[in-house]
Amino acid sequence: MTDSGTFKSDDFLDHISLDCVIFGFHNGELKVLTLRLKYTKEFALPGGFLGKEETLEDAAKRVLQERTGLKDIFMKQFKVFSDPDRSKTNVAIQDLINTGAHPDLHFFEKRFISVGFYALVDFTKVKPSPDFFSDKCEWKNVNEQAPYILDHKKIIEKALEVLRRQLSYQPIGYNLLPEKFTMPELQKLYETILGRELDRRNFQRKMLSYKILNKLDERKKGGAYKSPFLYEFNLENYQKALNEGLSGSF
Amino acid sequence: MTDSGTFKSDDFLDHISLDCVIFGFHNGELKVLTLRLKYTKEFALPGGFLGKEETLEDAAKRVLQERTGLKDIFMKQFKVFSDPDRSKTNVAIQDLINTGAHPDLHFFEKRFISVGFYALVDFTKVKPSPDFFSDKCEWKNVNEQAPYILDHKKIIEKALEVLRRQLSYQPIGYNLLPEKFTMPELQKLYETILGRELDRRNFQRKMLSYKILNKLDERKKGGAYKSPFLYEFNLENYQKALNEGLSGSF
DNA sequence: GCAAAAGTGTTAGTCCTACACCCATGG
DNA sequence: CCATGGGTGTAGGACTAACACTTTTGC
Repeated sequence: MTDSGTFKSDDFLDHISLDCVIFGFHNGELKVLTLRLKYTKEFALPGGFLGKEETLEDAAKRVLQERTGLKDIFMKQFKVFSDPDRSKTNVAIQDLINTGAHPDLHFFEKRFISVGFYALVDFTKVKPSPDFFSDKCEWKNVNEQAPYILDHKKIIEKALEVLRRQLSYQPIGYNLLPEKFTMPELQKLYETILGRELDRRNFQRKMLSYKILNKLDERKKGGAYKSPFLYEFNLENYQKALNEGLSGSF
Repeated sequence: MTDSGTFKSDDFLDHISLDCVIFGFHNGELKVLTLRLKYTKEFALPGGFLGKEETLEDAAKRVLQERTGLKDIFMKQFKVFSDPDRSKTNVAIQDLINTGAHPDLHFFEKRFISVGFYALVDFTKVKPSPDFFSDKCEWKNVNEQAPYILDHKKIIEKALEVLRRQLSYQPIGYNLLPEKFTMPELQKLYETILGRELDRRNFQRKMLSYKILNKLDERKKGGAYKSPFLYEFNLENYQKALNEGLSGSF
């Protein structure tokens, strides 16, 4: 599947696809990038097929770049979805196929296993662009009950579950926040992912203890009340923390 | 691939395989079940292909049962290995294929992605049996530097890494130990997986605090010196701990 | 000056670590 | 009766959770 609108199945491996749960953070909400299919107006995760000469990671990178315009995105494989009936659950697409009007859709009938990736991106930098099958590419709140195709809703839920677990022993935020951010913003991100509130003071202490933040001599202007300091990630230590893991837990 | 010695590729999906890292515990050593290939005498992980109408989990269950004779094994997907060159790294097999003497081997030339599973089994209950391509099925110490095909050595290392991490927030042991076991045995298991020694007294306290053990009114006989108590897992709480996770960390 | 948000501090409790001591068994 | 290994207890330190106080800013 390419952006040019053709689908040359010779370039890809049959039966193997991947789906990306692309998380972004905006207005205190955790968002997921979705596509709306032209034909059924249902929603789907950005995905694609594995090229004959690429790794899954390369394929995911490709999909990610095509939908968001970004390179060098943090992403991670988290589960393979291989239920043989996963492609058969969708009545709307099946009906469409049966009309015979859309030959492009025929490969949806095949059985696919799909490798789930999740990715973390800076919401403000993403330029969402739809693929060949969709007419819209848009952010949705992660909890929104939209009509998703196949098992995509389940894939999102699983990704969120893994992301939450990840939070306990890996730093998160570098890819989800702008370069400069305030401590309350970072906290809000954590609270949103975890789905519960955290103590402001303990959060700050713990975060600082990780040594992955640089405090800037700058405060966030324009906001009301006392202006918070700005921080940036200390990339060297951040990277080290990614590899070695963090001690604390949320 | 079946035990009867035929390989009907129509029954399986192309390009998708799975490999199982089957861990067992014996004589204070962490072992991995391996196969020795008939042709090259190299070692391989038990694996197979995904059937057209089964989930990866079912396929792994099938492989596991065929090699060990056991059902209901604890297992988990941990990573997909998708390097396009992963099937090309093996010179020995390539040489054999080039001779043309073993047509069975031809599908090794294809590109496969392989889903890695790890499984935990009771060493004493396993009856290792080789598959069609191998002449021997045997346990090897997880650290033994044997000539493994393809990236199988890397798959084992990755599985061990994941297992270690798992140890911090999931109970382990039910599938690796006999029904009744002593605290020192359980500790030895943990030490072996983690690759370092633990304090005997703290270990006992922590384990008991998880409430996943039933202390039996019975002591291990025959051993020297003071005879230790026997324990069994409290399956109800064990299951709960599997789902909800443990607090402590090693 | 008051309300709201942010920065800094304190304290109690819990958990982890590192030991010390006693008990049972085989030789 | 001593060496070895197993069972139980305890003190110190680190980390966490809960909460108080002060500072800054907009109205």
